[in-house]
Amino acid sequence: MNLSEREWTVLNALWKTDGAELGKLVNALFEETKWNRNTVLTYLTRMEAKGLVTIDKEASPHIYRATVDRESCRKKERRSFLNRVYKGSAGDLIAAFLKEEPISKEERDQLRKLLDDMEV
Amino acid sequence: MNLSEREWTVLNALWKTDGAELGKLVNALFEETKWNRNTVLTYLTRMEAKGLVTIDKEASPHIYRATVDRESCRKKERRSFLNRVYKGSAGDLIAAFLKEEPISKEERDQLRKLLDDMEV
DNA sequence: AAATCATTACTACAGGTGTAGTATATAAAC
DNA sequence: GTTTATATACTACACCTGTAGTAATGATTT
Repeated sequence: MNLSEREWTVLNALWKTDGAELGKLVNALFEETKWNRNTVLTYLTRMEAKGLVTIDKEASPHIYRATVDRESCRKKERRSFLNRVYKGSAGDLIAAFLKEEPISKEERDQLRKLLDDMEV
Repeated sequence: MNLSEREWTVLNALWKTDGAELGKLVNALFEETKWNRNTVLTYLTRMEAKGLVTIDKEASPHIYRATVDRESCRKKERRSFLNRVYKGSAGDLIAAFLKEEPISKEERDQLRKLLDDMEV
């Protein structure tokens, strides 16, 4: 039930649109992935079977839409990552990202604010 | 090349030891996973084929060891997670974990310190 | 030594995933 | 209206993963 890497890629493309036809998706994805159009189609139909995508078959060409929203997918993935890789230790996880990823001044301030709001 | 969920579980067990024999591993894992001993053995031999584990076959019973270290596995996983799920936006990623996971006072102070050290 | 238990090697098998090819229907462009 | 490009459906196939079962070998217990 975890999304695969490719499913994430497809969903990321779908979330940018509010429903798109195959050609659009194939183009949008080609840059990043070089996927064959049939590959995209296979992903879409398999993802429909899993309930991740709806296909509006009234329309022609069909319109493909994500049925899952990004934040809830992210949430699942966060949980799974946190437990698998950090055995639940969010502090370590966050520290690792902080040390390694460049964070802008604004973001730092934001994060500090989040931390401060947790006091009390 | 990404570690599967089960591979993480096996590695987590191996990292606690400095080489262990099958029985030990099976016991250590049983609590959490209920895996059959042959299942564990299959994982170990497959992981050897992938270069994740070495099997000392001189010893009897054989001794199984992780050949990859935890921090570098974590690092790969961080990268993959960051790009797949947050498209590289570490600020958003960190904010999400901060909002959602309980962080102790000490950890908060630590994180604040990390942020402060990034100024300048 | 016979019975028992652990270890190892080897085999099995279904379901998922990545990646298209083929065939066919349709729509667009000349 | 015939070539041409799209779209859709269906098929294929190898490799990976989860999960053992079986068979052979070795160690241990009685």
